[in-house]
Amino acid sequence: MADKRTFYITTPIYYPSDNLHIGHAYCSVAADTMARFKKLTGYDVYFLTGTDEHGQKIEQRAATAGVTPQQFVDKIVAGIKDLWKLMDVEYDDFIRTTEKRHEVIVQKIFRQFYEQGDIYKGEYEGWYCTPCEAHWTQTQLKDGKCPDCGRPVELVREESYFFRMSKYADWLIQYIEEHPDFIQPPSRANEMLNNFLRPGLQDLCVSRTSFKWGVPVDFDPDHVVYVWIDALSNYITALGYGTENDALYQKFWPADVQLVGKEIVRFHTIYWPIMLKALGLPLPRQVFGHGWLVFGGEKMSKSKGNVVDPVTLCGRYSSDALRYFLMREMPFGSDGNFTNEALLTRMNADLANDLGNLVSRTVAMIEKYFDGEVPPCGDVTELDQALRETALALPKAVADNMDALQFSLALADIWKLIGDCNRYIDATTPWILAKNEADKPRLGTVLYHLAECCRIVAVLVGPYMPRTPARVFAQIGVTDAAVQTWDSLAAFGALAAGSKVRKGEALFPRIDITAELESLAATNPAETIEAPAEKPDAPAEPAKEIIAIDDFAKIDLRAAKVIACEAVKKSDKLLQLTLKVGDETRTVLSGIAEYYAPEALVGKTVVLLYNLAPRKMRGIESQGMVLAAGEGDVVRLLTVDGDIADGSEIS
RNA sequence: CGCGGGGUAGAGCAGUCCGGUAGCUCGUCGGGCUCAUAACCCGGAGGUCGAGGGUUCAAAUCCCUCCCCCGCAACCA
Repeated sequence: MADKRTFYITTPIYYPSDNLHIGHAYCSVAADTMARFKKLTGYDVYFLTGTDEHGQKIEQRAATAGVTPQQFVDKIVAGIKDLWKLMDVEYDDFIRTTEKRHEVIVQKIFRQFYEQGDIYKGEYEGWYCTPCEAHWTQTQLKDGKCPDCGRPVELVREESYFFRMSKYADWLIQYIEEHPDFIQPPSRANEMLNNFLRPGLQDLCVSRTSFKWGVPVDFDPDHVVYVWIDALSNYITALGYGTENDALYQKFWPADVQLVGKEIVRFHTIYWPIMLKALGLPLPRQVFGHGWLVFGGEKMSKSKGNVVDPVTLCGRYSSDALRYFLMREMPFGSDGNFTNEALLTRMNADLANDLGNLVSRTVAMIEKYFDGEVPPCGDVTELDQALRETALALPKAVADNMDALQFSLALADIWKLIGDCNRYIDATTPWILAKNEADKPRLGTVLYHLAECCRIVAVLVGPYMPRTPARVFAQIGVTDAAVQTWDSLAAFGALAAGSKVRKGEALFPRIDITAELESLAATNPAETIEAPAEKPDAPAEPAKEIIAIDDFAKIDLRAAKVIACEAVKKSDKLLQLTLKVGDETRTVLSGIAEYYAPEALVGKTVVLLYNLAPRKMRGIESQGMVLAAGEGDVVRLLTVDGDIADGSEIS
């Protein structure tokens, strides 16, 4: 099998500063699905994922949590691996940038760049907003002030190494123009050319001295390698590039497709190709920038409190159902809206009603009319022939769409056959054939076609829903591994007559959507408007459970009087409230600007979560959180009925 | 005039490159069927294709102008 075609696919390496949400899962599920599909169709596949564990943010997070950075990431990474296990994401390797195998090669690469003149020592000069803890370039400043908070910024200098990106810009422009498939979807290529490459590529700062949590520059120990050279090189260090044992690298590089989120397309289509060029290595065949899952039209983010937790969803439904939804609902290149309702609707319509019920009725009829044995196939009518043709054309259609990373269309193709089967049942009316002994051979032929189509669908659906094929095979009596393969789809009729069917439990039980939505809403705390204090090492958000009075006692609620209120600059949603709480004054930010005019709040007595950890937003520290009730477009602050002294405890 | 994406039935989307009966899924209404997971099958209603102008025998599609939403703008799937 030495000449088996290879296929190398990667996800980004995720940043373990927090638990992952459904958006990360989306990308990994796509990569896993693709990897499984290529394996099914005979490729020698290598699927890499991992984590990018260095940097200032993790250093800070760890310090806040009172652990070492390594301890911090170890914990998050364990959670990530659990998540992939839960979602049947089966990678061949999981690389962590803190691993020795990675770090030594990063140092080697860095040194090589330096020695060949691609990296030079210079001085990073930029603007820094202390309250926001953010670096800004000259062009980003608004009227010379911080674009986020509008406050003055200070000029900072730091000795840094720079990568001479400018040297390779012309080459890259030409490469992108000559390889239209390199950046997908094509609109992303235009974006890169217009925004970054044609205006002139700036040299990239590739080292830092302001933090320590990174790969040390071995010839200049004050510096650590700054993100890009460290992170991007994972795709080759994981294969053993630059080591004695680089068999995997030789076998699999260049990658066939590298999946990335649209926000990091730039790094993967500009810096990464240039790094590879400087190393004298071939470029990946394709970088695909997929869209984002947005929730109710808004970008998902921890601070908006609208993250969707895949662990919760997998717990309530099957990972297969969730995977199906992710791959089916939206075209891979564009943003998609994630809503619980859409998820449940898909599960009922496509999985329960169409697929599940098809298998169910097929098996039920074989049990009822043929004692549970798949009947032999007799003469083939036009109706049968049409169904066969659909089934036989399917593998190629699916493969074509998969090669274009059109998961959604590939699934639509498969569901076309499922729909045809359900119509076929109506057209052939097996329950009428069953009434007449003379029609028994015809009835057998019909049911054989249905069972065979169930088999075909089961094979095709495997990459998207890894657990489903075995369940279908068990019901329609397929035990022979040879009829569970891609090749077995080349001809119609691989299913052996006489197979013993067995009706099991419903493949995908129907869900009462109304009831389920209510239950989910209770689980997923209604978008608390305020950003909750982040607890990096907290486990995935659990369902709300019954608590004891002691638990409630941990919450310190106070009546507070609004003595001033103004809109926060550069923010559409935040109001800055100044609250009087007894003899104390507090500043609290609240995301209610869309619902309240600032002046309308002054004088009101509101309910303050008093012992919430402070949290900085837009450069301003919010010392607590005001409570509000809200759903959709209506949000109302909680106030106190009648007069009460501010500072009063609420219990 | 920074860059990109988008605005098509109640909802979510396809169609736009290459002009020719406006399509899919969900919902809704009516009918059919009884093998099946209240499922499945058939049919109907529902659209001034964001607005205005232009080209054309013909425009969702091509050209011009404008409005609105979202993202990016050198941290972030």
